[in-house]
Order: sequence, then structure tokens, then C-alpha cells
Amino acid sequence: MNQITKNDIEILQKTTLFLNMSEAEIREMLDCLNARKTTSLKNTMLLHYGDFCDSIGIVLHGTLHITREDFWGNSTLIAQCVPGDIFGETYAMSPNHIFEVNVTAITDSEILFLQLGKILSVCSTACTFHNRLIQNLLQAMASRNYLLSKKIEHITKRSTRDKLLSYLSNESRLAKSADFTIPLNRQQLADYLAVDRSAMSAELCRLRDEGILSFHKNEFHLYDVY
Amino acid sequence: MNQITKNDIEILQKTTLFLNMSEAEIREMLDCLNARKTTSLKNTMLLHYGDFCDSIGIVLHGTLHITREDFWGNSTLIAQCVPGDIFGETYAMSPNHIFEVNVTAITDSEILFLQLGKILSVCSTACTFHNRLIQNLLQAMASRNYLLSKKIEHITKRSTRDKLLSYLSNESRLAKSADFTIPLNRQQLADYLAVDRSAMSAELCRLRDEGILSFHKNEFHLYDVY
DNA sequence: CCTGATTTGTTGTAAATACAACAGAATTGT
DNA sequence: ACAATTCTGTTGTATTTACAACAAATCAGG
Repeated sequence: MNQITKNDIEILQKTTLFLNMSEAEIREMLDCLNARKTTSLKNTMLLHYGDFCDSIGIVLHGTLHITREDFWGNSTLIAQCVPGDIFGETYAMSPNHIFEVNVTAITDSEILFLQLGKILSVCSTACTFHNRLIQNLLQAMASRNYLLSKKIEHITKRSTRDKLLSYLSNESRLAKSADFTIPLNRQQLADYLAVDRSAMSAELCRLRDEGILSFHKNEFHLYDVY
Repeated sequence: MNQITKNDIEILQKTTLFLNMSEAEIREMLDCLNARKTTSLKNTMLLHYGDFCDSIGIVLHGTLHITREDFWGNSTLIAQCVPGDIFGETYAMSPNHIFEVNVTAITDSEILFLQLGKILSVCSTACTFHNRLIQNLLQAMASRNYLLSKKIEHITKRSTRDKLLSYLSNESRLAKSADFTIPLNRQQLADYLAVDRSAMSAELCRLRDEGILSFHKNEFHLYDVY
């Protein structure tokens, strides 16, 4: 079993799950959660489709790719996980605990696994932070849910134009202002909205020319016209 | 305060949250969760963007529409809720508890609200089913998460063809067979994949003609060709 | 069995999008 | 300051998709 370092703890302290807990508190929790720290070398698959999985993973170092293969064997990237990210909680919470994606380390990586069953049952040592942890886990899942719903909302729109307006409208709302800065560059935005970058770029300019919005780099402004 | 009827309990018993609990157990829980049953008349908005919301809703009767308005005031349907469905858990679990969508009763409806804070803190009466409820809530959120992720996976594909193959490939996997029946008709599938029905129908036939799959009504078969 | 309603497939056309290739702007590292 | 690299916008073309309108098939009820 690998030792959990002070550095690891610092990473955990930045995760939703252990936010604002002290090192001592976290170490107590890890004990209680039957934490296992594992290492995966570059380009090795650490979790496979069909694996039994009752634990959630937290990336400590490195980068993981979550992928899925279709009927014909074509692989698609679903998510990329970097230090601090949680993965597998959906499958760990599913009734049969069967993992339905592949997880591959694309660099040498360290991952911490926490046994979810231990989180759910009140632990015998009745550690003080148990409730906090449950609350944090629920919050993390709610937050993921929120992000997924938002993405679906944008991506479901039929045209590139409507996808852009849906996304920008939401960013404006977040900023509570018609002026706002988006955190994605053009390529990232195109990937997020599942459209072609150059076509999207052209559409943005059309929206600008029609006086619906204006932008300079990543700063946008929406005009209240109708 | 409206009375919770035996009929209401029967609906609750079919929800993920209270699955397999007895009437007595549920009534004890409801007390502990500060449950409020409310009535909404047809076409009234019962929750608004910006409302404070620390409770999750369960539909007992009627139909609700969850919608969102964009910057310019255009409204989009996000989800439809029918008896047994849970809603609002994402916002109830968010840090600031601010509701970001609108909920409208489109028929006369009855809704049960459960105060989420009560779920999270171990209740003073230490009711036996508290842990079960937390576990069920986590499972419900995981399950929603799973569905959202799946949808994103399909819908992110650039062409109608790839969306179809992604969806059908997954259904085949669920059925553990190259033969399977899908639970959606053509219009529903088109809506789910965010494409035009007739274009999708045409694409399905093209896939059939190319020998990639075959179908009869909602029964499909995928061919293992390359 | 018949009728009307619903679902599914078909086709042509207009519109939107992807794709490819490139030019200019901005950024980074030296 | 310069070169190399990345990012963004532009344009033309081929492809894909939406849309509309309709035909065929299927379904539901009387």
C-alpha cells in the first residue's frame, strides 16, 4: 500500500469532498473510508468496461482519460481527469456497481480510491466529519448534474446560432451583466457545443454584424434588441 | 397544510427515494423531513428563477414543466415531471440554494416538498431509515447523472448517422445482444437525439441499405461488419 | 371489417454546416 | 525584436440537414 503524503493531503483539501478539512481530519476519514492509493503507468488501462467498482476515484497526480467503445469498437473520449477530480461515483452508486467505461492513465498517475459503502453507512468509529463528507458528496454530484444539464440545454439547440446564443445567454446570466468574459477559447467552445470551429467563428461574426452581440477576444456583450 | 393520503403514500413507495418502505416508515420520515404538500392550479408557476429553494419536490399528481428563459426572454422546455418524479434536488444541494429554472403546473397538480437540510443532518429522533434515505437520494442523483451523461455522449456526435449509431450501439449493449427493442418511437428518438425526424428516418434507411443494421418497427439488429 | 388517426418512410428543395485551406492577429519563447 | 507557434477569422465547396408536403403503413375503436 502506498503511503499518503502531505502533498496528497493538500490536493484532497482542494477537492469538493474534503474541502476545508484539516490534515488530521482527512487522515482520520481516509482510514475510515478504507482508502487505497494506487499507481498507474502511462498508457495503462486501470479500470475496464464490466469491472466491479464500489469505490470512487480521486486523481492525485497525472491525467486520466475516460472513454467508451461502441458496438464496432470505435473509442470516444468522454472526459479528462486531472488532479483533484473525482470519477466513478456514478457507477459506484449504481445498483450493480458495474463500470461501463474505460479509464486509462495517459501519463504516469496516482489515484486514491475510497470505498463508497463506507461513506454511506455510519461508521463504527462515528467520526465527526462523516456527515460533512456525505453532504460534500451530494454537493459534488449536484454540481456535476448541473453542469451536465447546462451542456445538454445548449447542445440540444438545433443550429449553431442557437447553441451560441444559449451558451452566451447563460454566461451573461452568470456574470449578472450583458458584459462578460468566457473561460473557453474558440476551439474549446466549438468542442463544448459540438460544432465546427470555423463555422462557429463565422456564425459569431454574423451575430456581430446583425447587432445581436459584440465581442473582443473572450469578452462578449449581448444587446437587448428585438 | 394538506393531508397526506394513503394514495400519496403509494406514489411515494414507487419513487427511488422511498422505495420499499412501509407506510408507517414513510410517514415517520415525512414528519422528520418537514414535508409540506402543496397544490398548484393549471398554468401557474410554482417556482421561479431566483427563488430560494432548500427543498426537493416530488410530484404526487399532475404534470409540471421545467423551463428556462434566455437573455432575450425565449422559453425552452427542459423537462416534464409526472407523478413519482423528483425535481429541484440539484438546486437544493447547490451552495446558495438559488433556483435557476421555472416550474409551471400544466395541469392541476399536487407536490410534496422535503426539506433537504433535514435529510443531511442526522435527525434528532434518529429515525431508522435515515441512512437508507440518504443512500436512495445518492442513488437517484447517480442515476440521473448516468442518463445525462449518456445523452451527452450520443448528442455530441456531429452527424445524425453517428448519433444514431451511438444510441443504437448503447441499446445493443444494454440488451447484451445485437438484437434489441428500443423504448422510443421515431419522433421521440429524434427529439432525444436533437435531430429532425424525417431526416433521421431517412438516415436509418440508408444505414439499413448499407447493411450496417436492420430494423422492423422498434426492433433493431446491428451487423458486425467492417 | 371499416374508418379515422397516428406513425413512419420518401422525396425535393432550401438552408445550414462541415471541411479544407489559408491569411492575419496575437502570443510565446528566446 | 524576432521567429515560431497558436489562435481566430475568412472564403469557397461539398455534404449534410432541416423543412415541407405527401404517401404508405400501422394502429385504435366502433
